[in-house]
Amino acid sequence: MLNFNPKLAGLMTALSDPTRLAIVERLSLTPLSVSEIAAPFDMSLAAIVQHIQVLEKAGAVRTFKRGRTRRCIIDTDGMAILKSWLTDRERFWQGQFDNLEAMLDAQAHNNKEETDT
Amino acid sequence: MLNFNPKLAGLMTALSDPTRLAIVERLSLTPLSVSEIAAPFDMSLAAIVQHIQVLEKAGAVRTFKRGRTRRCIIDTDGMAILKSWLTDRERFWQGQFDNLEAMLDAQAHNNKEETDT
DNA sequence: GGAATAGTCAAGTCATGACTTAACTATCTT
DNA sequence: AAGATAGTTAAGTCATGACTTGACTATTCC
Repeated sequence: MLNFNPKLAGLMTALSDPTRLAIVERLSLTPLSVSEIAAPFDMSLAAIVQHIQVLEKAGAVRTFKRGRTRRCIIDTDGMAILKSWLTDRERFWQGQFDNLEAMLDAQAHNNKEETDT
Repeated sequence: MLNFNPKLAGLMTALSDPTRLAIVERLSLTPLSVSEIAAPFDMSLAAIVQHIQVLEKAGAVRTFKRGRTRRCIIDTDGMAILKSWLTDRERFWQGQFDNLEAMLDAQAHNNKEETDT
C-alpha cells in the first residue's frame, strides 16, 4: 500500500523501547562509542550492546569499529524511511477528520449526544 | 532534551506491532468501524478491540461511538508529535556523518581497513 | 418484544524480548 | 609480555504483551 516499506515495522519496534529511544536521542546530538552510550544507564554493558545491535539491524543506527572501540551514529538513510512514511500518509489524513464529521452527521438521523467513551 | 515528548515512547510502542501498523495503514486511507478494521485479519474481534485501545491510548487513533458502532480515525494531533520529533532531530543528523568520517580519520594514525563488522 | 448485530470485559495461555552473569576475544599501554 | 580497556557472545531468568475463549452489554431490525 503506497510505499509501505518492510523495514518500517522493524524500525518502529527498535524505537519502541525507552532505552533505545534514549540512545537515539543522545546519538542525535553527537556520535558516541558503546561505552559512552552505556555510561548514563543503570544497566550492564552487555545489555547496551544488545540494544545497539537491535538499532543497527533495524536501520536506525550505523556503527564503525576502529581498533577496540565502536563508534555509533544515526543511520540517516534508515530514518528517512520513517520520515517519508509519515509524510506520505499525512496527505491522506488532512481533511479526513472533517469527512468523518460529515459522515457521522449523514448517518445520524437523530441528533443524539456524541459519546466518545 | 529538545522537545522530547513523553508520549513519544508510547506512540512508538503502539506502532511497533505489525497488526497495529497495518491498522494505521488502512485508517490512513479512510475511517473505519471496529468490525471493518477486523475483517481482513485472521484474529478474534476482541484482539482487534485491544489493538485499537492501545492505539487510542497512545494517541495514534481517535474513536467515536455512535449507536452500537465505533468509528476509528487517525489522530492527526498525536501523529504530529512523531512527525515533529523526527523533523527536529533531522537538523542534527545532517552533516553528522561527514563529521564522523573526519573524527575517525583524525584519531586514525595508521590507515587500516575500516571494519564495519 | 425477541433475535441479530456491534462491541466490550475478564481470565488465562504462551511466546517474545529485556535484562543478568560469566566467560571470552581483541586491542591498546607500559 | 602482562595487565587494562573495549566490546562480544551465550545461556538463563523474568515480565510483558499478544492472543484466545466465554460471558456480557448496548443498539438496531423485524
